[in-house]
Formats: sequence, C-alpha cells, structure tokens
Amino acid sequence: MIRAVRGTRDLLPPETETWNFVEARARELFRVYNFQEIRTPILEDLQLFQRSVGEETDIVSKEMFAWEDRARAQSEKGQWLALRPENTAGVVRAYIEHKLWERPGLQRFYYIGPQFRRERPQKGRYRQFYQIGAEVIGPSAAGSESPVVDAELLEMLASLLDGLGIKGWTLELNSVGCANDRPIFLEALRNALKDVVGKICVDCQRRYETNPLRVLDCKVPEDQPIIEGLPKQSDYLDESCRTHFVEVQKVLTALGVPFVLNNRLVRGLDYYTRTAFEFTHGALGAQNAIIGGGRYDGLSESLGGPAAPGIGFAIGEDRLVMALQESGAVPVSVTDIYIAPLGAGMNIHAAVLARELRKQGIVITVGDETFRLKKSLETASKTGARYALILGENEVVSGQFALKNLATGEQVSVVRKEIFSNISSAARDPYSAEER
RNA sequence: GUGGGUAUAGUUCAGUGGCAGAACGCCAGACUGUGGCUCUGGAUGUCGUGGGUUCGACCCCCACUACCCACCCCA
Repeated sequence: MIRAVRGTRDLLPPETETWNFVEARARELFRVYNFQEIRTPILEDLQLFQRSVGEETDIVSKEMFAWEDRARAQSEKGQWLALRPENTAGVVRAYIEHKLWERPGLQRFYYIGPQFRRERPQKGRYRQFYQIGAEVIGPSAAGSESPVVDAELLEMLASLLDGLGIKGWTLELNSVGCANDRPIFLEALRNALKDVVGKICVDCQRRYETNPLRVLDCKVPEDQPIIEGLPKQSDYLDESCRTHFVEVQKVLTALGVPFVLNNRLVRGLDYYTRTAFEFTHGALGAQNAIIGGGRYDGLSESLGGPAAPGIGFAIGEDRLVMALQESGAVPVSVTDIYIAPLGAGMNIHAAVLARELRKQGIVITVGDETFRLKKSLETASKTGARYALILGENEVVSGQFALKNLATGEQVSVVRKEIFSNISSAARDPYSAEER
C-alpha cells in the first residue's frame, strides 16, 4: 500500500470543514484590516532562505527540503531549490522583485498555504504544515516602524482567536532589540554564561557555543535559577528600541489586548528585531505555540532590497485547528434535504426536483429508486440530513410531497412550491460554528 | 539526528505456544411507502514486514519498517 509520506497527512471531511471555517474567518478579518492576499511560490531559490532565515539556523542547516535542480545546459550547474520552510522570506523577495515600495502607503499582505520542514513529526508538528500569515512592510516614511502597527497586528490576532471561540490563549511579548544593541547584549550574555557554563545542562553548554540566546529559553528546572541571574534583553535595549517597545505595550493596553512580558522569548529566525511575540495555547502538547511572529526591520536590506521595516506573523494552522477542536466548536456540513425516489422511473423525477431546489440554494442529496424507503430514511438520518423528501408514484400523481423532519419525526404534505419555505425557516450560515 | 511507546477487523482495543475475538461501525432481514430503539443474521483480517526457535508462533527471539509521544529545534 502506498501511504502519505512521513510527516504529511490527508485532511479528510469533516475536518476540512473546520479548516475552511478557519480560513474563511481569517480572510474576513484580513479584509476588514485591509490586508490583501499574496501567493508566492512553494519553491524558491535556496539562497533566499540562507540569507533571510539564517544559514546557521536549524531550519536551514538541517530541516529544509532542498536539492540541486537539473542543469539547463551541460556546461552549467543546476540551481539549488528549496521547498519554503516559512513564507515571510518569499513575501519580502516578492516585495523587492516587484518594487512594491513604489506603491503608495504600507503594504499589507496575507497568505495561506503549506510550508515544509524536514523535522521528526510529533503532535502539532508535520513536515508539510500550513500557515496563515500576514506581513506589513514599507518605507519608514509610510509609517512601517510605528509601534501602532505592531499593536494593531496583535489586536487583529486576538480578535481572530476570540472570534473563533478559542479559549485560554496567552500572548507573550518581548523585544529582541536591534542591530545596535543586540551585539552588546550578546556580549554581556556570553560573559555571564562563561562563569556558569559548567553548571548548566549539556544542551545549554552547546547553546552557549552555537546560540546563547537559546539558553534563555531552556526548560530544564535545574537551570532556572541560573537563567534568572543572567542579563536581560530588556536592560540592554537602546533608547529607540525601548521607547518603541513601551509604546507597543501602551497601545495594546489601550486596545484592551491582554499580554504578558516574557523577556526570555526568543525567535528562531535570524531576521527578527524589536517586537517578538508568541500566542500559546494549553492542551496542544509540547508544541504549544499557535502563532509566532515579530518585526524584521533589516530583512529587506539583507536580501538586497531597500530599507523596508516590517512586521509579520505566522499562525500554525494545524495547531489552530487543534485548539479549535479542543474548544469544542467546530462547524458541520449539513444536507438540507435527502430526496428518496421510490420505485421505477422515480430517479428522473428526483433529478429534476433536485435541480430546482439546488437553484434556490438548498443542499440536496438524492437517493436511488431501487432503495427501499427504510434504507433511504436510514441513510438520510445517518448522513445528517435535516429533512427527507419522499418521491414516489403517489407524489408524482398528486403533486403533494411528503416532507419529513428527521430530527422531530414530523411529516407534512406540501406542494412543490412550498418545499423551500418549509425548510428555510431553519436556514443557517454554512460557516457558523455549531456544536457537534 | 536522539530517547520512549505502539503495531490484531473500517475504528477503538482485548487475547492465548494449539480453531482469530469484543464493542462500535458496515451490509441484510424481522418491518414490500417511514429512520433513530430493539432483535436476528452476515462480511470483514497476509494478527506491520522479513528471518529465527518450535511438532506447531498472532504469542518467544532477532532485524527492519511505519505510526505516536518527547528531546533537539520550531508555527
């Protein structure tokens, strides 16, 4: 048997209803905040990620699907391609490639799509996973560095989670500084670590060499007292970063978005500056981050573009869906009427009637004239139809249709034109969340 | 890449060195034009794969593979 490859999975109904629900809600929210959709290729030049995400990050150094493409000519080498491990780099590449800074004002993009990382799968982590993300980017003169932009983005996310009915999320906030102050902080951190390196866990000893910031993120209980004594990023922010961060918090408070400061919050990608944040949710297992993001004021320049500060986030859609399922409110698809043709020659009458009703927007499933009525009603009931409509010789002759409410068992006799009005009283929004 | 767990029906899982099981689901009948409840019957399977031990292996041993969870790392 051929199976879905490791770390990938099929999303089946009815779960896909939940995915569509989440995406529809996100699109609606993006529309109101004036974000527009951007679709960048899944395949990119490997260099894009080496230069943005960072050559030394785990994502690029060992978790990317990358390969050398076939050479175009015998004398040439192939281009190295990669499946995108995240979408911000692609968006910024497109921003530069199409000179989008020439467009007036701030650019606000959103995307929904698959990303790929060659990691060992576990709960909430897949090799093909889905992100719903957004980016705000533009010249400083357009206001791209404004802390209000940060706060607004966070407020939008809070609205999304609340609007989806997701309970128990936490917004963790930090500032990771900028190119001016980060080297100073790093040096202080290294110095402080030098004295305690023998006392910390083996992973942290390795992090001390590779990525000292990660030590702050350590979860080993024994290390916590030591970490408490280490320098804090917040004490090393330069004046502009500090005021920026304070302003972000002020606006957030004014907007009524709850958050907690977490000066140990570290982002895994090299390009982040200043505001860094994470929305977490309990009951997701070890992978509790549902949204991650932050500012990347230098990214455009490091990719050869103009100065174009920006901020963005990525929602782990797989995890968001899990959180939604935890909260219990997931949408269900509904069949309005199951038409049960009864007896030879009734299929054709059923098909004609189904066409008429569907034109009115009624969701119809049609049975088959060879089915016994008992079986049709049973199938209708099991597949979640609200009504069954019996269509046999009697109905064709009399023009009176037996319309049965499958929930209550009530059955009425109606003429063709009354079918719609009899069921539409319970009309519903296909995207409204209903208790299953 | 590392560690732990798991692998038996469509699903969730029992099971014993000697005939392959339950519940739910599926199909059919009781009830020929009335579902849900009940009852009766039926189909389900290379017992993950490949070796080994044994008269005999779903069971014991070895290897492999896959999945799950966790670590590293990250959404």
